[in-house]
Amino acid sequence: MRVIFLGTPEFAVRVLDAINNSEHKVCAVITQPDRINGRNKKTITGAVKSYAIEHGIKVFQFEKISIEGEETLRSLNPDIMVTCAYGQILKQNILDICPIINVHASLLPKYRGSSPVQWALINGEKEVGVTIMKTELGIDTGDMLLKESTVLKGDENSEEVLSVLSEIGARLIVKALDIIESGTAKWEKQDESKATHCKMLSKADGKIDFSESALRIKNFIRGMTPWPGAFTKTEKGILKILKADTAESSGGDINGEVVVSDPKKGLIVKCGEGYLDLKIIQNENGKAMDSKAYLLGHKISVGSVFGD
RNA sequence: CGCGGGGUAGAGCAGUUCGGUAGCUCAUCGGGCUCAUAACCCGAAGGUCGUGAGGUUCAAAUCCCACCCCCGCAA
Repeated sequence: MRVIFLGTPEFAVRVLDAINNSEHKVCAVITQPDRINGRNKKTITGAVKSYAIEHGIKVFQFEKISIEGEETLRSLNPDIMVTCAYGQILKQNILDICPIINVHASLLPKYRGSSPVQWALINGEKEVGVTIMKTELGIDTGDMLLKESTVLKGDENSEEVLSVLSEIGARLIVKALDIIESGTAKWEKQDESKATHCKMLSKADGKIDFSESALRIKNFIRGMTPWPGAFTKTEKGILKILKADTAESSGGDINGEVVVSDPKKGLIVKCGEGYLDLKIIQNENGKAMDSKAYLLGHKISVGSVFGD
């Protein structure tokens, strides 16, 4: 089938690659417009765009696809379109062009919306997965065709999980295209009563609440890493936490109080329930590093309190 | 021209205000001590201080200029 692929970030690349290496033909890629990094004015090219250029696939970028894209898409004469973390919502005029399916990184109907993996980790889910379903006006509400899950070890962050899920997505999308082409697709309605929708995350959501249990905070950090990032505040400013684990310890009266701070033992903080060993941290101007290395050159006194 | 921090030994940092032989902690190597240790003691090695046959100077990690790279905020 002639496929138009709509996607933008790294997660979508493996999926695109799988289609490109299958019997199906990717006749064009649609991706978000290039963004300019405010810090150094350099243009950031999305991962999907880079792939497409490298493999000689036509690329189109629209500010608003539903307004600017319809004619172009029709002229490409696609049999089907595949959306995968594209970043824009399709309006009816686009949906009318041809059948469209979506690759979504959750086990629908749970975790509809824009950051399903982050939320699944934050909530401590033991199992995550990928669903292939129809793209329609509602966000991630379409009838489902294929679904596959995977079990987590319990310490992966969202980047690592996304990587695993993109491989599953890559497998499923080719299978889905084959099924649809053969005309044997069986679509399953989503159970609305079990549906959950996750809200879009922003940097401000990354603030750690040390009154929560150590396990919850650990999961929170897993979900928020690497984006939008989890952080707390110290006397010296913001401290990002990229990895942490629950730990055995004692002492401390206040949630967020540092009970261990030593280049050999690490950095341990009291939580609402239990203790959290901060493994990888990063201060405002520095690189992410092991907390033990951090403590070789920075002082954090036992008894100081994180949080603000 | 959105705001700001940084590049010094393998790692993490100090030293730059006010130029004058480069320092701390850890790691490494050698030796010692201990029933034992995330333990301790003694010693050693390791750096063209991001780049520029740049500028100023008797003298530059430090002051001036240009460029490269990394990072936080804001978008």
